[in-house]
Amino acid sequence: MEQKLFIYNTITRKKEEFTPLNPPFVGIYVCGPTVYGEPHLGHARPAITFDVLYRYLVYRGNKVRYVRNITDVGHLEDDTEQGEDKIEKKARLEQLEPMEVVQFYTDSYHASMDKLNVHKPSIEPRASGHIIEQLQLIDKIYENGFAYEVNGSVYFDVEAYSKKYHYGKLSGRVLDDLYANTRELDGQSEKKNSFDFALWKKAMPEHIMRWPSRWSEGFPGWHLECSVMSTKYLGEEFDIHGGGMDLIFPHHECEIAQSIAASGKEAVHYWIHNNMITINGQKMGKSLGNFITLNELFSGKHAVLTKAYSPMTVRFFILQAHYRSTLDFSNEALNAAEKGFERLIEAYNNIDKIKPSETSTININNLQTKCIDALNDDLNTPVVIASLFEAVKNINAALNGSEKFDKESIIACKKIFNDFIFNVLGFIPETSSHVNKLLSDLVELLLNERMQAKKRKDFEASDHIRSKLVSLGIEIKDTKDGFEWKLKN
RNA sequence: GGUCUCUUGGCCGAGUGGCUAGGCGCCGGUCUGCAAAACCGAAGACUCCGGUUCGAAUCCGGAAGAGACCUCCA
Repeated sequence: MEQKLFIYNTITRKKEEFTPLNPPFVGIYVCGPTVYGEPHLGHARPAITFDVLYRYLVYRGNKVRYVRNITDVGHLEDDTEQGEDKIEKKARLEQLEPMEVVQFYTDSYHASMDKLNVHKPSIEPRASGHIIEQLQLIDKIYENGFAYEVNGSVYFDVEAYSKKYHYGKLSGRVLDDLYANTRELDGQSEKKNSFDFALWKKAMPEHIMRWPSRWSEGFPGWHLECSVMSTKYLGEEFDIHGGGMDLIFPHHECEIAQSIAASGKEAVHYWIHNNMITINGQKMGKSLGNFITLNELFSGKHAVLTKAYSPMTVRFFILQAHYRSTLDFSNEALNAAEKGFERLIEAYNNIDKIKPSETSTININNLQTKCIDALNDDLNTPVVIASLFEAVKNINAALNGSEKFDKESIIACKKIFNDFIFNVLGFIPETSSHVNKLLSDLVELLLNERMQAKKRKDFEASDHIRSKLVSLGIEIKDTKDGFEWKLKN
């Protein structure tokens, strides 16, 4: 595995060769969910994208520490005094303790991630568990002169920072434009400039989530937790920081500013951002209310869904697009993914049925090279999948006898499929719904009756059995010497 | 309004200055008592207008359309 891995670094806007700071170790930090709502299709994208990156790095022999946080502190809706903590709002709505809400949605997120076969991160830190560290970081930034205190709240002084450093380097934002463009906010802001951001907010009396500090009883600002938790577990400098593109500004921009303001060092070497999932060409998002939760997707219970889609279908759907492109949701696209995934797995299962020949008409090593090249080119999973489908053709051709595999090729093919489909892309074969013995015996009984009917050319009876079974959701395949069947999911 | 991105066949989606992406669908075929399933095969594309080039869907400029960020958001 000598080939170089190139990934697109948002901060340089170029594909760059990936070189870990301390090979073979690699540190990755990915922004996880804010757990105040059901995980939706949008959450699946970064989870799966970075899961594949993690898996591929491991495949390449790296030792990866993967940190993905849970944001459970809740942040201000906006910077005005009327701003309301999201988690608190939800808690009041549902008459629950904030941490009860957090727990519920964290569990839900974990359950969905497990279904999608997303690896658990090595560390999953919570913002609420790192208040002390966040306060320490505020102190450092304050001591270094890049923060100011007003009425018990502490704000990051972007103007002071930008005199010494470049604020906006990640998002391409220009401070002068920010002066001109920031929205007018209601009320008297405590901030010197509208683009300053909160490091610590004094809690209003009704604010439930609060912690004591030298500044006030309050809670940390939104960008702080990631700066703190990433450096705590990965070091002051680490390899990769990932997340959705919508986090580039202000979230990640502010993280950079905080790290540099505190330590003078740029913490992150490679910034990687996945694009959004759209629905009817529009971003799927909480605020637009056009999102589909993962549970709805898995169960088919949502107005826009014509049916349920399995977790692996969703995973396949996501990986069939490049992570930096927008991906448009539609039933048609999901159905295509479902069919395609089935075909891929079917071919994998059929590799064992190939009868080895003396010689091989297939060069299977090309396949591995293609897959690796594609992944090395900024994690191009759609090309990996396309390459695997070329192999699917070869496998089917071998079963028909129009191509030949020798013994080594069969073994190699199986290994490549294993490596890429399961280990790197992270699919798991989905065993069709659990079938118990009784059901199985009953179906076979009926199908045997049908076979008898066919033998005596009583097609009326055989077709009757078939149509009844099909209408019950049983898929029947007639074969040369009998039948096969399975439950339609 | 500012910054940025995108526009590929019926749908979803890769990609490269000249060489088939791939999946699904549709059509045709094999199989079948008929179907279904499976497999095979074919058709079909690069928003528009200029420019650079021997040659551009791919590079440059312009137009139109769409989207993202600028506010919590994966």
